[in-house]
Parts: sequence; structure tokens; C-alpha cells
Amino acid sequence: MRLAELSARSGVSTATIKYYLREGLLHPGRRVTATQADYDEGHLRRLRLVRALIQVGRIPVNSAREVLAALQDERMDRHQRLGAATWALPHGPEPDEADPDTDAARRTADELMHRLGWCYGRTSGRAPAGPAYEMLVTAIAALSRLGYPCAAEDLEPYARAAERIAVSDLDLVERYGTPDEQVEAAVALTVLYEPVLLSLRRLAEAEESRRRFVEE
Amino acid sequence: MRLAELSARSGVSTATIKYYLREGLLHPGRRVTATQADYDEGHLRRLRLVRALIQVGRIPVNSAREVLAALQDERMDRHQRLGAATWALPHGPEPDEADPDTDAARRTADELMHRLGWCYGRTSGRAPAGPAYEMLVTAIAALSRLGYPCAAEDLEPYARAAERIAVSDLDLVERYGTPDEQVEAAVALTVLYEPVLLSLRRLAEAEESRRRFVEE
DNA sequence: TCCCGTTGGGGAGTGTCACTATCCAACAAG
DNA sequence: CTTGTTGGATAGTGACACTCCCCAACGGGA
Repeated sequence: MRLAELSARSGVSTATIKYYLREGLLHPGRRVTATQADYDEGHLRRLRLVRALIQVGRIPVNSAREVLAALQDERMDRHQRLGAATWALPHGPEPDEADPDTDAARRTADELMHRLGWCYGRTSGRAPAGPAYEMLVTAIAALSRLGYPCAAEDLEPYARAAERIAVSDLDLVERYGTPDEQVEAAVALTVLYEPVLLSLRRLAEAEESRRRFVEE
Repeated sequence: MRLAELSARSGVSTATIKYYLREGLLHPGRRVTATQADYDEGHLRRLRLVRALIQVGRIPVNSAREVLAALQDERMDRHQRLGAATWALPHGPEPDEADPDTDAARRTADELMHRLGWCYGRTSGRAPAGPAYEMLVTAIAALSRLGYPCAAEDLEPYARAAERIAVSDLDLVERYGTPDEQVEAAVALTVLYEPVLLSLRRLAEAEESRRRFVEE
């Protein structure tokens, strides 16, 4: 398959494919002559994944490169690769450590982890905190700065919902045969189910708001 | 309160506050002289909300303006205002209607709405679809293009989790007294709980992955 | 009274990001 | 032989969220 065909079958312009090649998001094709290369189904699949991560998952190109690199790092097992890929995902601004709200937020997050029996945070920290934990702290700090309730007990229902969602996620992942496929599936599902989840939540909120506030 | 004090108490630079004033995200202060204006606690609160929406919620400035406008539109009731604000939230690219995957995705989404008894979509459509619905369709289309399962039955657990989350959300909202406060709370919670939810999901996934894939 | 700092207002500049356009010489297909 | 495509490279684009700088008009302390 040549560049033009890869472009036609993926719906991505040749200019953009060249850009991804330059940025290392896509492996170069097998060189046939000095001015011709051959691409296969693997390139097409990878290209579609890249597009999905960037366009649907709104992941910056640089992060996408790191995520893809983690996916195929032979030195790690399934769990580690998934962790490395998740680690590279975008995660918003770092918490402002000078802010007292951040400190309070960190304590709230720690308490939540403790309640749930998860091994993150300062007190129960078997695992390093990681970007997802920092993201949580930042969000909790912003909420309390605005005066909205987000004590550990307010957050617990959300965490319980997240637990159930994670079980569904991993069930989907385990449908796939090889560990390699599973890791790719896990990352794709982590990223691409985010918009699914957020849109379902917004629809559910509208539904619940109608139920509570509109008399018919 | 003058500009410098507003800046000090919010942690936002005077240049950025001026930018927000220009962009209409913040009401002008009460003019004292030709070169002096007075800001109050309302400005501080609004500024903190704007910052949270933009920095934590990652909402573009233009969308934030629309969201804030919807919040205080006197012509609408609680439910309508919340809907208008949610409507203005960012929602990714429009689905590509030329793509057969989009059509299939739309049918999947419709079936899901039907299973849940929600009044969205083509078949049960009492309400107009809205951006959240389009976001769902785009994400489902991307997933099936990559060959990942997302039939209505695969999505149902996610939707059930979203339902429970929406109930928690509205419970938090109803702690507030006046409808005005409730609407602001609803929007702030919709937006600011998104990173909370996503980070909790990532942590829960790591936890579940460890449970399944790592023998200790 | 003087003066240095601050004010609102406005225009222009900055840096990042994800492309996109253009050019090039080397090929390849009709 | 012509017409078009290829990989490779550089430069340009448009959106975005600030950020900088300039101005004349105040205003509070010495």
C-alpha cells in the first residue's frame, strides 16, 4: 500500500500522515526505492488508533507518542505497560503546593484512598502517586476553593461508580487473546470510553434534572 | 476592592483579569472615576469560577462565556438553564455523517437510550439530541472503527454507572438554597467533577489491573 | 504642590499546537 | 516522454490563551 492509498483508506490527508511519520507516531513504511515506501494493514490500524487518541481522546501529539511507546515496550509486563501508558496521558496542571487548599485536598484524597482500600496516597502509599492522583488533588482543591462540598464521604459514591466502571473496562479487555492486544485494548478503551462516560453522565444529569425539576 | 487586590486574592494576574473583562467573562467593576473601578466579592467568586472552568475543566474561553451567560438567563427555569449551560460545554468534533460507522453508532446510541428509557435519540426523541448525544455517537463510531466492542449491551453498565453518578450530582446540587445557587452549583459540579471522575477511573483501573494481572 | 505608582482601555506580541502548503529531485505508469 | 506520485524538508497558518506595553487620567504620600 502506498501513501495515497493509506490516506484514502484512513481518511487522513497525506500531509498529516507525513507529519505523524516525522513525529514518530507511525513507523516508516518499508522502503522500496529512494522515493517509494510500502505500508501494510498494521500501519492502517496504528494510524486509526493515533487518530482516535488525538481527535476523540483529545490527547496531544507528544503524549500520544509516549503512550504508544509504552504500549510496545518489551521490558514490561501487561500491568506495567498499562501503568506507563496511563502515566503518559494528559492530566491538567500540577497542583499548586503553596496553596493551603491543595494541602487540604491532598488530605481528603488520602482519606478517600484509605476508605476504598486503594494503595495510593501519602498514608497508604505502596505505589507512587502518579498523574491521575495529582489530577484528583487539583480538582478537589478547585472545588473547595469555590466552596463546594467534596469531603471524602461526598466523593465515595463517585469512587464506587469508578470501581464498577473499571471492572467493566477490564472485562472488555480480557476478551482479547494476547497480552499485546490486551494492552492496546486497555489503552484504547481507557481513552475512548472517556467521552462515552462524560456524555452519558451529561445525558443522565439532564434526565435526572428533568425528573426532579420539571413537573409534567 | 481594586484590580490589584482582586488579582492578589484570586491569584490571577491583572493582565489576565483585564483579558477576561475584555472577553466578557467578568462584569466590569463599578466605575469610581475615569481610571478607577471597584470590584466586590461577587467578582472574586465569579473570577474563581471562570478560572476553575478554564483551568480545571479545560473549557475554552468562548464556551465559558456562553456557559456563564446561560447561568444567569432570567428567561429560563432551573432545568432549562442547566440544559443551556451543558449545551455550551465543549463536545469534540461533529460526527462524520458520510461514514457508515457513524450511522451504525447512531443506531447503537438509539438502542441504548431505548433500553435506559431516556428520552433522547431518533426513536424515542422527545428532546432534541444535543451535543452530549453527538459526542456519544462520535466516540462509539471511533471505537467500532478500531474494532472494539461497544454494542448497546456493552455500554449499558457505563450508562448505569452514569445514572448513579447523576443522582449523586443532583443530590449535591439540592443542598443549595436558591435556584440561582443551584444552577451555578450544577454547572460547577458537572464540569469540575469530570476530572475527579476520570482520575478516579484511572486509579480504579490501575487497582483492578493489579488485582487481575499481578500475583503477589 | 509635586510626583510616582496605579488605573482602565486597547493594540500588538508570544508561545504552543496541530496541522497544511510548497518546493524539490527521484522515480513510475501509461 | 509526459504526467503524477514519492519521501524529505522548511516554512506558513489559524486558533487559542494569555502577556506585554503604551497611554492619559487619576490619587495618596512627602
